[in-house]
Amino acid sequence: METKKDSTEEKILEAAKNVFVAKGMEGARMQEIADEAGINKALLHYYFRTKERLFEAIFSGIIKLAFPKIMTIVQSEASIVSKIEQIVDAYIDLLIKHPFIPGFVLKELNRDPSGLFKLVVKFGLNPQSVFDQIEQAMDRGEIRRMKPQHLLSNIVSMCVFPFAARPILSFILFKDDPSALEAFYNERATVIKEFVINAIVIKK
Amino acid sequence: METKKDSTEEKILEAAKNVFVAKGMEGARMQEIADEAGINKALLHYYFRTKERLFEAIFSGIIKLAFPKIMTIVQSEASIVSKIEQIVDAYIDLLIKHPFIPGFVLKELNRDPSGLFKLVVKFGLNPQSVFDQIEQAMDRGEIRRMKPQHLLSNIVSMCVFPFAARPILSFILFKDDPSALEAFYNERATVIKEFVINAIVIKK
DNA sequence: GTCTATATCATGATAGAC
DNA sequence: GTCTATCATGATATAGAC
Repeated sequence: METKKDSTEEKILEAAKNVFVAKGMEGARMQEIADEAGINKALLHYYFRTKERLFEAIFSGIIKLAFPKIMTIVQSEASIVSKIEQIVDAYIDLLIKHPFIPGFVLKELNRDPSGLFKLVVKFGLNPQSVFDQIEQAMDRGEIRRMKPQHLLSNIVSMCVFPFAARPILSFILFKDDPSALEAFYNERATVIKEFVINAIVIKK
Repeated sequence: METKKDSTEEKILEAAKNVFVAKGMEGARMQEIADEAGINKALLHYYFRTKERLFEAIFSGIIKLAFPKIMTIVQSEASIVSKIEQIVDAYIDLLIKHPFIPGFVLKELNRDPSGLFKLVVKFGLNPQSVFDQIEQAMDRGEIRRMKPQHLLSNIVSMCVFPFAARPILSFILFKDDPSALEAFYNERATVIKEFVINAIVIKK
């Protein structure tokens, strides 16, 4: 995205990303994207035939940021606790760099989930192997017994939700103090890791 | 909402709630609301001058479902652990009855948070007293020390996020098996309470 | 209070000149 | 490839009859 190649297509994609992320698929206006890209509406339709196709190009680009990183960690040889720590670190790091992602993805997902489903299938993501790893760690007595789906939901929830609900946190928890909010996000990885480990690791 | 009073205004509110929740503020069409209420578009403008006003009536009605219940628990005399358990139970109970709320609220919040802010101010919700309660329990050695904002974020995240991300859970964790997903939601309160208590309670 | 008809406007999309 | 001009559609909003 940061390439110096300022071709018309690159300018459109950059402008479209900004507008779609800020306004969502339905709120975004082709006119606004054109203005932001410094061109006119007709050119948008020349490069991307419809608004829907332009949106899909942006949306899948954003979703693809998250998946591969997680997959690599899951498929490594580390212990389950170490994997959880790495995933939390990777997630929070990504979210601090792109804090708009959760709100955007949730919004468009509730509007039309089919785009995500196609991507999940395409990546060949297999949750069963993750469930198995968790079950085996439970069998070995390393962590407390619970349905893997609940454990995964808990971890992902704590990582993602505070970014999706940023306006609430900002106003209710931090009285619109931006530096306090930023500090909070920078502490999240450490806090979540400690919280999860206390919750699931069985003390000997 | 369930009153037998089927005046035009009631019919509009009911129809608008369905359409707004399904499509959001921007996706909702006045024509669709009119059809659903069995009237014509012009009457919508007669009862609620603009789409914005109609939306606000629906949105604040939904937000108001959540706040008072939580406030009552917070202001009670129970121990901090007991309050957490009660809040989780109350939250999950509400969300199982109205699973659409999180997605809807997050979507509209990222679009325009001013409506929520007005309501928070109106309810006189004071987070500082909650922070103080948590700090005092830490001083007494009842629970592990951490910033109250993180503890609250963790609890609310685990309650709310799985409902906001329902399409992801359904597809990735439960392969579109609706009964498994329903069972999962029914287990959430128990799982979250156990998880949080293991994470924060200091064993003697 | 309720409705029909219509004015007004914004948007996504296209045709055709250069 | 890029532009200007324009279309077709659908949405909000209002005027005014009953």
